Amino acid sequence: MIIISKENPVIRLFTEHKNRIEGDALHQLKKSAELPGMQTAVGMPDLHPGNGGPVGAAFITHGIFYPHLIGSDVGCGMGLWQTNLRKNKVKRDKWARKLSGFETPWEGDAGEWLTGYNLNPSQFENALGTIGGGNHFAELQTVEKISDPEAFGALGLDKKHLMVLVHSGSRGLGASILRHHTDKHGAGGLEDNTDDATDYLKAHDEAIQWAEANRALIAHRFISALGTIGERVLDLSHNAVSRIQHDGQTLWLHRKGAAPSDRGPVIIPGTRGSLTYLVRPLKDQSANAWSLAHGAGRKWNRGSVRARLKSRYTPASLSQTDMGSLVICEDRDLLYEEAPQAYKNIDGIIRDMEASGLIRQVATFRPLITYKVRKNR
DNA sequence: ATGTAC
Repeated sequence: MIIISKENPVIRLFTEHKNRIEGDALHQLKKSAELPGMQTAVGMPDLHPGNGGPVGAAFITHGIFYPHLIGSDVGCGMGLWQTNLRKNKVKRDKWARKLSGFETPWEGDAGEWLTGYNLNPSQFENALGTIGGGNHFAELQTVEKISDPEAFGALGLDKKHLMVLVHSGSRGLGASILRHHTDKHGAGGLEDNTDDATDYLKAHDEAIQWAEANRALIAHRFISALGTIGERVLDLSHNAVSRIQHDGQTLWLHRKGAAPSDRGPVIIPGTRGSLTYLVRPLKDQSANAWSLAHGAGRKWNRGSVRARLKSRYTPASLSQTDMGSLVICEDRDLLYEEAPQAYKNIDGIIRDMEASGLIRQVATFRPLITYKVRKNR
């Protein structure tokens, strides 16, 4: 852990290798830390530049909170399902052909699905059960290695079964919520107990639920397409603001691309061509604002990846990874933007958090099929 | 990251 600033506000970087962190990302972290009411800003080892603030960061404020630090994909997160498919009966290519249509509206009753999550129908039902773009995906995985059998078993996990990991968010709903805020307040915050704060938090909490319902429906569509059933193991949002009590104060904990580490085990995917880690947070999580890295984090910005890789990689070569997995991504631009080479090495991200005393490993998972998108945008 | 506008 590297201390950037000892007080007013506290700024900590949870890496053992500062050169892992881009200068722009650190600058964004420091800039965001200057906002009024800021007490603590922490950067995770996957810290990288973002839109309204850095991604891979958590911020603690008093008396005011900042929607632009959460970003537009309110509720975005990771969900893990255990399926009834067995590791000894993998039919990778046959299964890949069965996976399609996760970018078009679900054939079922989306309004009824939302009711199961205590949500009323909104104007975004057509997007429910769709993965979206960018770094979102749904991925079939096998268990690679178990390092903490007790924690692994306590989640009901079985190494013989295949898993589905879903990374998606609140689609247009979250975007509309941030737009509504920034149209009036820009990058300004919302003070405690104001009407605008109450309205934002109500919409925010609904988007958190909507995103969870969305991941569940994506998993349902994915698992059904493979002709089997599955059970949710865990689901955590890495874009959210929460009210917390700490040292007798009521504070706001903002997470942007930062997984919560106060709700049990956490799933941290690497790239589509690397392992996913299941980890167990260790006891005291206050220094890191009860937050962990949410993935590998970008190394190269989206716009620069194609130029860097086009001479060495064809779209067909990027559709198979070094791990032997398939990537279903029929949007060529996205296939390059999301290439594993554009991301940091997840093993180093995990090692950083172990070295900082934040986590222990529980298990790793190996990708088999990653579904991103079938159609061109 | 998004739906929409360019």
